[in-house]
Amino acid sequence: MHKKQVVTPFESADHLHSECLKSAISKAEDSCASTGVRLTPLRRRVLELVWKSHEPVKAYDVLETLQSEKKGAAPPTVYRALEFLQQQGFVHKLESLNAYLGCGAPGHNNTSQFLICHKCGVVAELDDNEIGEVIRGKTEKLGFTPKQLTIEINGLCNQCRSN
Amino acid sequence: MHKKQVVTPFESADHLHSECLKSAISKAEDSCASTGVRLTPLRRRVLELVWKSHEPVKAYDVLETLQSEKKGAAPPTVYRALEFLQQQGFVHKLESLNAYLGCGAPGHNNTSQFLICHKCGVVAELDDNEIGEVIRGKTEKLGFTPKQLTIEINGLCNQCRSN
DNA sequence: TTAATAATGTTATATTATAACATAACAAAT
DNA sequence: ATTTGTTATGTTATAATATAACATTATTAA
Repeated sequence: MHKKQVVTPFESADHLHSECLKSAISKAEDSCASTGVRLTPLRRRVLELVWKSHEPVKAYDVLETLQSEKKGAAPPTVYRALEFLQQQGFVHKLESLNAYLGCGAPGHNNTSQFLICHKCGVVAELDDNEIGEVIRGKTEKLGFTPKQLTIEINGLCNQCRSN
Repeated sequence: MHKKQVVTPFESADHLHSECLKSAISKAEDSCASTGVRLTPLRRRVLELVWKSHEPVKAYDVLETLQSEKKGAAPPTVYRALEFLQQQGFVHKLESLNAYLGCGAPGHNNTSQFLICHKCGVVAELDDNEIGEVIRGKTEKLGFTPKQLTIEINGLCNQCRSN
């Protein structure tokens, strides 16, 4: 039996990020086309900036880039686009970091979990159904109707633990 | 079989909050005495203010009260006290609300879950071991070592759903 | 083409949080 | 009881995050 995959699958040597980015944009385009909402140039650009890496991105970093590209961008410019992208499920907000992350599996991620390494800052997205189901089941038994789960797990990734 | 308890057990008619508050302070005192850290008057006062109700409390609301009681309080006054209280496990921070809540079970809550009703604002703290264990197990299998879980479930409480 | 709607621009400000350094209170050891 | 190191608090300033409110422009659909 070989060792389990590291928590940061995207950092593998053969990860071609340009493809990864393209795929994310393409999925967003398809999704918008099919639901009839508009992925405007601005929204698309913000999505690209969030997907610039697999690291969480700050709203004001996105803003800074936008401003450098074309004058007139202001906080609402970014926050509105991010809100839209969240609603569409294209990006997640990490509440414990006040930062945003491209969604790795748009379409089927009602309940994502995020593993955040507090040493190197890497974040992995999990989409474990069991975790979601346990929470759903337990809370519904209490008469609560869950809508939006925020599950963020701070700790040490495999790499950092070994070093 | 009778109906399961509502998500807001503390709002029952016979809830005498003064006792509740006293108990929280008392537990904090005991804990500090046994671990040798100092529950100073300021820290105790901030703890009281967080425990003023079972609702999440904002840092700047605490600050406002402190300022009304005695001049000289500033943001660091509050944030330092809150940080201390969190470290001791006396209060929780709700990341998705940027607000603080008294911990209902100091001592045995490595993994609390919070049910947040987005209609009435009520928050219930759960300490479900299974939820914590599932998350712990799954993430450890991935080579991740969890330290701090943030589990916040936004939705509708029993009351609000029925109304 | 017009009217309605949606998106963006723009200015201002609200909210949340920390940095940095000074002073005071306390604890432990002489 | 005094010094010394440590912890806590005071103080000023500012950083970082986010929204309100209203004006303008672009898009859609009648």
